[in-house]
This record gives sequence, structure tokens and C-alpha cells, in this order.
Amino acid sequence: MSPRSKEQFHQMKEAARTKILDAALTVFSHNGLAAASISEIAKEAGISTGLLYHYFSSKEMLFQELVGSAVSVAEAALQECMETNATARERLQFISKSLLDILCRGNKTARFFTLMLQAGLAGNLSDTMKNQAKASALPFRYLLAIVREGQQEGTFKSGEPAQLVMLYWAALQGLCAFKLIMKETFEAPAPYLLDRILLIDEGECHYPKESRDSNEHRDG
Amino acid sequence: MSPRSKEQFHQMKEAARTKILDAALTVFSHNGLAAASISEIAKEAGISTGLLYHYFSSKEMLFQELVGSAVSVAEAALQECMETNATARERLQFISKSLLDILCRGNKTARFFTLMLQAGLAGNLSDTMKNQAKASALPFRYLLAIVREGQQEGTFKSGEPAQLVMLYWAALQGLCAFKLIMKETFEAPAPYLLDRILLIDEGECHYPKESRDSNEHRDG
Amino acid sequence: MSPRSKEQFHQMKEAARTKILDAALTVFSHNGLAAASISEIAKEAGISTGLLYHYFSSKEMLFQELVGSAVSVAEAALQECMETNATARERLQFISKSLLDILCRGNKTARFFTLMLQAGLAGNLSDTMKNQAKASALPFRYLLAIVREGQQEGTFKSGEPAQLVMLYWAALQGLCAFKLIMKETFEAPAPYLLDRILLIDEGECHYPKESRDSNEHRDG
Amino acid sequence: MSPRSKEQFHQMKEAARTKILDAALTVFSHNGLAAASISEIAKEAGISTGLLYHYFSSKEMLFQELVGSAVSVAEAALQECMETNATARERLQFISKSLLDILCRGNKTARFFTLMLQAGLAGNLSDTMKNQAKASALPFRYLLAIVREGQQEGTFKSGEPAQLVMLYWAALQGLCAFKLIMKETFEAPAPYLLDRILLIDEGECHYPKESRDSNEHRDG
DNA sequence: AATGAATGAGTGTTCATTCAT
DNA sequence: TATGAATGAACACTCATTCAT
Repeated sequence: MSPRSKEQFHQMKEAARTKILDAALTVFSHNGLAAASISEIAKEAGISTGLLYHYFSSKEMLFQELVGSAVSVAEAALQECMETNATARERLQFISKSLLDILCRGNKTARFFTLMLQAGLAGNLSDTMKNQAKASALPFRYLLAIVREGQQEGTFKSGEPAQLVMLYWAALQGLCAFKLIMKETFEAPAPYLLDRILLIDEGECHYPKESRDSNEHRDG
Repeated sequence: MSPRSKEQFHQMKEAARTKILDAALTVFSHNGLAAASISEIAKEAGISTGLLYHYFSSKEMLFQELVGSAVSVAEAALQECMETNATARERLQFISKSLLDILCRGNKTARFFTLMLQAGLAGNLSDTMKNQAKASALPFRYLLAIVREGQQEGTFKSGEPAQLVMLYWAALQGLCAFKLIMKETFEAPAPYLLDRILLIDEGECHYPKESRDSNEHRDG
Repeated sequence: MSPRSKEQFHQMKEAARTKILDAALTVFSHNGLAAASISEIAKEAGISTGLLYHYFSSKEMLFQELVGSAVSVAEAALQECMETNATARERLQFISKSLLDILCRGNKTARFFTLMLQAGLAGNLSDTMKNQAKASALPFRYLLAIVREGQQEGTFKSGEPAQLVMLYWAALQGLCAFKLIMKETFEAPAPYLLDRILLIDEGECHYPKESRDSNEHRDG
Repeated sequence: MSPRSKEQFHQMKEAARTKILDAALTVFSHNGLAAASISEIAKEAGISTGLLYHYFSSKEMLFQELVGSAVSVAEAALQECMETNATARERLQFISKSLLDILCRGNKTARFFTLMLQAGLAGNLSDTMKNQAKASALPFRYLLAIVREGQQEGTFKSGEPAQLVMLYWAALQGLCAFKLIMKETFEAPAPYLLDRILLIDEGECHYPKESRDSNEHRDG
């Protein structure tokens, strides 16, 4: 009843929720969204199924919270990145490097990406879930801004920004999936390889920019 | 003995099998292997569940046939491509263009890619299925060969070939997934954007360059 | 159309029916009545399921015909046996010997007995089937008559005739089941061992009959 | 941690298991293993099918537990019987009387015998089940020992012991099946009738053994 | 007479969810 | 807060039966 114990309670509650969310992420990404079972998640979290339902009202809500937390973490990170006064090139390099770093160090990021992918693919989700899944499109906006800025800087490759971002993001998605599939065998590519999808190679001759613009976006 | 000719039977059987395989591809790629339900596949194919089992002995066998056929089609195509005496650059451009073309025209390719992805991700497959799933690594070998050749040609970017291929393939995987997620909204990137993951840009200064300039954007 | 071809047709039909009945007997007795599948029977008989339904309108009818034919064969044999003017002892010995003989030579008899047993046990039969199953009680009547006659002859053991017959018949049932279970390992007991359930041993002192009657029913 | 005491849980669990095992015994012995349906067992036990699977992981495991418990109970009883220093004759009389007594009083024994029979007959059992089924051969060994001993005592009939035991056991099997088939109509035979398959009749002249007619018909 | 494709109700089994404790 | 027994609606799969040929 004291403010102290109240806070303690809150902390314990949050700790329990986090434990469950972690377990859920693992199980969801292993078996696919639909094939994951609540009882497996509960076992992974070390609690009973009944207690799980004390914290999350349904499998769907559990999923939503998972996605929601991931999105907000990602958004915060990107937001922070945008607020620095680095060049677009530096920002991209920072993002790529960060992502590939955590990709190397653990499975969590890969699991999140893959989970979002599966959620997007699943044809039988409720509307709320579908909206959540679309929230993953959020990083697109930030990247779009970076690409546009970078093209003006002259450090980014030419091409339709939306297509470039999609390609970059698709590659990232694919890498995350591969990480989970190949397990220990997986070796992340050097960040500069990923950057190169968007950035002009350092050795590249990008001075005569004007003359290129016209014939580069169309090639078939 | 038989009141219907053998050929008639055979034709009908093949037609039915094809219809079922198409339906299965659709449903599997949406929901993943575990979450895909036989009854949904049957409904999609316009038949009863019982009849589905007349043609395929189990959900797993159905999946295996699907994967097997995809792999053999892909291999044949790549094999053919390898046997031409084009340059590595031309080969890659051909592959990218072909893939993005069929990606634009229908969902089948995207579904196949996504199916293989889901198969690889699923943690609870039988051994035969796991082997099948690994068969998807097959295109890697071909691409590796092309990259190595291209780097010697001087038309491919430098970098560890295995990592380059992985990046290229990951981008392709990701694009296929996006295609299914975004549906009509999806617009495939220009092939040259994909190529650029591996190929040195036209404008790049790779000195013995002068003679090339003109034929670089064209890849057919 | 000629009377000749008509008869030929009839013969062919009967041959086909017999083939199916044989197959059905085998499959029924192997897997139990309910677990036996029509398609398995058809395969065993070398025909299609459709054709089987041309001869027998349902699984149940097939079973009924099977039982019916067995019962009539058995009845005919017993009837014939009763019409001889042998002693009761001789009749019983003849019956035991005949049964154990065919039990040794093949599985058909064992299958019939076991099938009837299963039919009797099954709780979910239609009424017609239940009646058929009860038809197996028919041999009881003949054996009862023999026992009563034999007790008057002084060659059969004392005891309630109905109980004696049941014991004899139960032993026979049990042997048939064992035959199917043990397969090649099975060795039928000597007929006289079976007879001895009902017959006074040849070496037995059955003269002082009067004094026995009272203490024989109690022995433990 | 647990709001219900461990003992409470254990008791409830055992009670539920017993209830299910009883129901399963009834249904299995009626319909045979293959034809028995889980839903019928659940209905008989008054629970949902889902709950049944909470206690037994499959139909097969349920069957195995049933058989296992029956075998161990039977073995314990026989073991105890063997450890007394009674004569072989007395032992057999005890066994027969005990069995026929419980056969009269309820259906459980009859069901067990019949269950074992059906298990032996079923052609499509898993290996573990087949082994279990063979465990039913266990009483044979004890009876064989008794018969051999009794023949030396001069109180058992002559004849190949294995055949004599098989006949005795077959009769018992048959009686159990009849009990289930005939239901209330069934009247167990007097124990001495069953004993007589193996024991020399009290009134028999077995002292002056030499005088005994050629010493049985045939048995080597 | 003969086939086997086609159906649909049924089986064993799983699992999200609820509830008494 | 915490448990796990209990439910019922799914699912994969089977099979007696029908039907067009």
C-alpha cells in the first residue's frame, strides 16, 4: 500500500511481462506466428499458462505488445539518429553498422524482423494485428528522408528513392531470416557491402553528376 | 478392363494435382507451413479434403512435391543460363531481369521464394523436409561461380564472394516477401538497382572502362 | 442369352463373391471387425472398391453373408454328424478330431471362430448383425444333445450339461484365437485332451457312479 | 507457490486417471483396440476428450497402461500363490476358484482377458504394444510349473504340459469372452469343471498306475 | 461388369482459453 | 499472484459409400 511497495509491485509486474515477451519472441520466431503455442511460451518463460493470461489477455495481444515494443524501440533509435547533425552518408553507415552489429551478437533483432515478416504474410490476422504489422513500414519513412538527403549531398546513388529504400530494407529482412536459418553458420556481411546498395562507392567517379541523371533511372 | 482410358485418367490426375499444388503454394506461402490448413488448401482448390489425400499422402508430402518442383525448375533455368557463353555481367543481368520480370507479372515466384523461406525457418520439420529446404541453397552455388568469374572480369564489385551473393539473395528474398505483403501496391525495383549490389556502376572508374560505357545499362 | 451363358454368368458371379468373402474373412479376422477397411478387402480380393459394392451392398451385408455362410456350413456338418448312428462318445470324438484337424491345416476355421467372437463382443452392431452373431450359439444345441445322451450312456462326465458344453466351446474358441495369435508357433493339442473336458477318461473307474454324484460338484 | 496442495493435486489426478482407465477398459474390451474411440471412452468417463489427453498422451499409451497394470496385478497374485507350500492340486484349485469367483462378481476380469486377446489379435500394433501383448503369456509359465509339479504328485492328468496349460488357458479366455457377450445370462461353470481339464477326477483310480490302460492315448 | 475419382462424416489429437482453488 | 485441470473448437487424416464413365 505504501508508495514503495506499489512501485515494487509495478517493477515485478514489468519484469514478469518482459520475461514473457522475451519467451514469446523466441517461440514465435522459431515456429512461425500461428504454430507457436501459448503453453510453449509459458514453459519457456517458466510460468503457468494461467499466469500468462493474467498478463496478456490473448495470444493476439501478446503479439501486439511484442510488435509495439519493437517498433517503439526502433523508432526511438532512428529518431535519435536523425537528430544528430551528421551527413546522410554517416547516418546510413551508422544504421547499417548498428544493425549488423546486433545481428551478429544475438538473435533478438533477427527474430523481430522475421516476426514482422511473418505477421505481414499471414493472411488470417485480425485488423488490429494487420495495422501493427504495417507499423513496421515506419522505418521506411526515415530511410526515405536519408536517401533523399544523401542524393542531394551527392553521396547516394541515383535512382527512385522508394525503390532504393525497399531494396535496402529487403536485403536487411533477408539477412535476418538467413541468420535464423543458418544459425551459427551465418556470417554477417561487412557493413559497407550493405551500404553500397545506397551509397556511391568511395572510388566511384561521381563528379559528372549532371550528365548521368537522365540516363540512369531508366534502363530497360 | 478400365472403362476410362489410361490416358484420360492420367490427364485428369495431373490436372487435379496441378490445381492442388497451385492452391497449396498460395496457402503455404501466406500462412507458413504449420499454420496452413489442409481444408483451406482444399477449399482454394475447389475440392474436398478427402480428395486431396487421394492425390497427396500427407501435408508434408504435398509440401515436399511443391518444393521439389520449384527447385528443379530453378535449377534447370540456372543451368541453361550457365551454359551460354555470355560474360558474368550479362548472366547476372539476365538473371535479375528475368526474376524481376516474373515477379512483376504474377505471384508465383514470390510465393515460391517465401515458401522456401518459411520452410527454412520452421524449427520442427522432418528430416526429409529439412533436406528439401536446404536444396534451396542450390542457386547460391551458381551465383558464387558467377561472382567469382565477374570479379576476375573486373565487372563485379570486390568483396568476399559468399557475402556478396548472400546479400544479393537476401535482397531477392526480401523483395519477394514484400511483393506478397504489399500486393498491388508493390512495385519492383528496376533490375539495375538489384544488379548494382554486385556489379560495378557504369560511371565507376574502373580504368579500362572507356570502351564499355555504351552497352552497360542494357542487359538483355 | 442362351441358358448356357446364363449359367456361366451365374458361376462367374459366384466365383467373384467367394473370392471377396475369402478376402473379407482374412482382413476381418486380422484387424478386427471395425478396423477392417473395405479398400483393404478389395485389394486382397484383387478388385476395385466399386466392384465390391456391386456384389455386396455394404460392409455390414458383407459381414452378414460371411457369418451366414459359416453358420450354414457348420450346421450342415453337425447335422450330418447327428444323423449317423454312432454313440455320443464317438460323435464327440469325431467332432473334436475334425475341428482340430482343420485348425491345424489352415487359418480359415480359426478366423471364423474369432470373427464370430469379435462380432459378439462388439457393442455397436446393428440389430441384424447382432442376430447373426447369436446364430453362432447354434452348435450349442447340438452339443447339448450329445452331452445329455453321453451322460446317459455313462461315457460323459457328470455335471450340468450346459456348463460342460460352454466349457468345451470356450476352450475351442480360445484355441482358435491362440492359433491366430501364435501363428506358426501354434501347435494344436491332441484331440483327446479336448474330449476329456466332456468324456470320462478311459482309465477312469466310473462304475461306482452312485456314490460319486454327491461329492463331485464340490472339490475345492 | 501452488494454491492447491501437492497431495490434493496428486489425489485428484490419480482419481481421474483411474476413472479414465476403467472407462477405457470397458470400451476397449467391447470394441477392440482399433474400433474403440477416444470420444466414447471420454464419454464413458464423463469427461471431455481434451482432458483425456491431459492424462494420457495417446490412445496407445492409454492401452499400454491398462495392459501393464493388469499384467502386474496378475503376476503379483500368481507369485503369491506360488509362494505358499500347498500342493499343486490345491494351488490350481485356488486359482480356478479365485478366477471364476471374480468372473462372477464383475466384468473387470473378463474385460481384461478379452482386452489382452484383442491386443494379441490386432495385426497392426506398434512394437511396444506387441511386447506388452506378449506379456500376457506370463501366466503360462506359472501354470506350466504347477502342471509339471502336479504330474509328479500324481494328481494331474498326463499329457504334454504345454498343451494342457494352453487348453486350460484357452477355456478361461473363452469363458471371459462369453461372459461379456452373454452379459446377465452368463453363468460361470463350477470351478471343478475347469479344474478337471488338468486334475485327475477324485473318483479316478490313479493309485495302481500300472493297471491304467495303456496310459493315455497319444501324447509322447 | 468394372474402374477409381469424389464426397463427407468420423477419428485421434492439439491448443487457446477459462476457472476453481 | 499463481496453478494446472477442464473445455471445445479446431486440425490432419481415414474410410464407407456413391457416381460418372
